Amino acid sequence: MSPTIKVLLAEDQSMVREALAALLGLEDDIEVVAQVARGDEVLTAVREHGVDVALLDIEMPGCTGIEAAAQVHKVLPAVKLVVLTTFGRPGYLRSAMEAGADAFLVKDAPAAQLAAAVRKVLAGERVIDPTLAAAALAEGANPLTEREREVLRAAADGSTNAELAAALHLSQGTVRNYLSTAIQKLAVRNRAEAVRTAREKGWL
Amino acid sequence: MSPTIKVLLAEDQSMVREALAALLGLEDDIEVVAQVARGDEVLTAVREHGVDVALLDIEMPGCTGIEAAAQVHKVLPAVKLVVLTTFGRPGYLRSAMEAGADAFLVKDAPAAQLAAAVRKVLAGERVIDPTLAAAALAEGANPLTEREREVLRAAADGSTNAELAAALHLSQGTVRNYLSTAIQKLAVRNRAEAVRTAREKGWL
DNA sequence: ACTGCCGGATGACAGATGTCATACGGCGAA
DNA sequence: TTCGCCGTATGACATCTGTCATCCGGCAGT
Repeated sequence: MSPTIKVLLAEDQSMVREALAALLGLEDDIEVVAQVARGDEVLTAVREHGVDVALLDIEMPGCTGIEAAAQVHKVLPAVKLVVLTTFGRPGYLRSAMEAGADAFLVKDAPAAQLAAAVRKVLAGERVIDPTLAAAALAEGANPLTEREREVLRAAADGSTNAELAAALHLSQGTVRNYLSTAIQKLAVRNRAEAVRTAREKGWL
Repeated sequence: MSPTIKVLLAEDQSMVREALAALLGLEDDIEVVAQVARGDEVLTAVREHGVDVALLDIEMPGCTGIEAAAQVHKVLPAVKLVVLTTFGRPGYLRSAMEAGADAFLVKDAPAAQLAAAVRKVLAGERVIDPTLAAAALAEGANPLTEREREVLRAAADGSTNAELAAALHLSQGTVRNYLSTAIQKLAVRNRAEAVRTAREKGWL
């Protein structure tokens, strides 16, 4: 029989992470050789443990699972990458794919798909929910410019224009211009809705 | 040896739910006899399976884990209730306790605490993170009135005053008044921040 | 009976926000 | 090279939001 598949688990909530480890531990051909709770610890852990497949949550402190995926893909392209997330946002799927991910799973999929995905990516397959893929393709690319995203991100907590201007070293008028164009591109009526829909689409 | 502890798991994300089941399945004295993905299925499942301990996530469709806890506590007070949540919001802890919960765990606690909590509540103990308990007591009770909460909740998605007024059958001025008092009670500067901090404290 | 609080409302006002026209320098594509 | 887009900025304008004073009816405590 072939040697076991070495898996790294990156997920910030320990209880979930260890539970997933228990789940994968039930599989004979899979071994969880490393667990990390932060995105910025992924690369070194992958290196140290000779990982075959990295399972990456998106929302993590340090850096996102998508950024971690990009780092790993760049220096160790042979390592297979499975992105695992709570939110099936089309924009997330798109960025995950651009970062070199081999699979994209949402956490409300059946647990059996996790081990299945690990085996499939190792066999060279890609695993993507067809519905989500369709949604990602249907909605097109992120229409926001980098600067617009930054301003929107900064505005998300309810900061005022003056605070945004100070924080981003811009004039207050410029901040309003960016928010205005973002609002128009997203076809919404104010900054709060803009933040909301940008988040929802994974564009933020 | 005593019979195994019968546990119900309520959590909407299947992957997490099944992973937690796998984790608890490793314990000899614990048996997961039921799994549900919605809050409003908890009560009947508890009844049907003669559950000893119910593990309830807060964020669920149907109704929240806290509401489900209240229902179970009312009709089957002998069933022990463990509330499990992603967010350690003091207000959540408070409402969970008021709903009759015996334990309150956050998902970024170590996985070992889950089984430990199950055993402890069955032994009549209560399990609460001391830091969180302190925070819950320190910040006092929710200062918002029911109506203020409603308006704030409705305003969370970026709706304008006119829309809020229409949705809640209020005059536009009244909506503004409620938002204004909420903003003052929360000591913030606009509705977006008010929504944010109310959420954070679990007051929404 | 009186006081206070809640839900609900109005009007006036100041300040924040969103829109629009316009401008300039840089940079990449045609 | 010219066109278009991005980043940045200004000023003017209309509308939205937040505050405040004030009012009413109802209901719970004292």
